[in-house]
Amino acid sequence: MTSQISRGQQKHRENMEEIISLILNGCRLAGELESNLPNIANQPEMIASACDEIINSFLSARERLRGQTSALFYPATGQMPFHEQHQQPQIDPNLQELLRSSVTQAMDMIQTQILAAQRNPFEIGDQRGGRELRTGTGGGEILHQPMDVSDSSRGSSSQQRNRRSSENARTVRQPAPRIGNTEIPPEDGYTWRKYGQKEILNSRYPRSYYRCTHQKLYQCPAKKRVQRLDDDPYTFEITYHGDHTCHMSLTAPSVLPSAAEITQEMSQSITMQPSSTGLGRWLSMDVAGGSGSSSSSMPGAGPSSTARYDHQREAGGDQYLVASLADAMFNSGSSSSNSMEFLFSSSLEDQKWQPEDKKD
DNA sequence: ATGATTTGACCATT
DNA sequence: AATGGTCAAATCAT
Repeated sequence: MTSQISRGQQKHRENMEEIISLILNGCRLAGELESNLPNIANQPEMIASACDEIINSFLSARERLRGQTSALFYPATGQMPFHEQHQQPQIDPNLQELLRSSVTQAMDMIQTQILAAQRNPFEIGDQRGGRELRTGTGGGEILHQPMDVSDSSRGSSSQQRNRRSSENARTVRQPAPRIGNTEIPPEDGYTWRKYGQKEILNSRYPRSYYRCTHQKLYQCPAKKRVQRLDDDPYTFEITYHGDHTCHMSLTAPSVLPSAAEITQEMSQSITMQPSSTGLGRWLSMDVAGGSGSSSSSMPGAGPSSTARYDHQREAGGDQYLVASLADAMFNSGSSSSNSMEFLFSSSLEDQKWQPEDKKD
């Protein structure tokens, strides 16, 4: 069959997709707030922010369902039941929403990772290309089975290099974006190009293979594998291989801090500002005073056409982080295209992941 | 037209 | 032989 969908349908579909995302987002936020309450009990501002997020998510969904797509954030009717009225007149409402989403996501990352770090070290540094074996319902534990790959001197076919080379392999987990396309792994600041997808034994979801977009131009060897967890499809397990060399020529650090590091720093900066609403602060700092950190505006030189991180860390850790996150999240948001399949098929949990019914 | 994604085939490793 | 990782042609998106 020709799977051609008319533009109108696609528009509508995308709109519904966003609405559903908003609703799911709200549900999830509520659940997370519940489970994270003990951790942030001493941070009323944070709790308030979380509440706002939940409310706003549902409000946005409702407004959109009623066709008021223009009222993205606070409805013009003034039905804003919470006290949060720090108006920031210079910020576009649309931008506000985007930023809110980013905050939400950031919070999610922080909280999820803080929680995870309490039980397990979050970042699993497996030096060899470890193979993860998961036991269906092990409670989300990964069993890394380091295997001896030291030989790597075998066929040496001209086509395929030894893929189990002992490059650095870092595995992290990240929550799926709840805004936009939840199929797409969260942005990590680099641009990736997908080069493969594979069904994995004993996994419900396929594994996706990405390489750095600049591999061709700059011989950047960085790769990543992305796998949705069986027992928590909202969490990605991402394994990075190789370091980026694509932006060596820039002022940017050659290697970004890992997601876990970023989150760690962020959580620190938040806990260190008990009263001054951590989340809101970084945003207003970054947006209102956006002159300082130019996150993605740069002359098109070298890999910069798509490379994004030219921040100078020394300028101010917080700004760096904010810019990174905002940038990353803007990106993931904009690249959403078709997540309906996931959203809908999540109810058909028994089946394996199928992007869409396959043409016969 | 160009670049990204999809997907079946190929290959290395176990 | 089974499995996972990569290639590359076809397809899609911009």
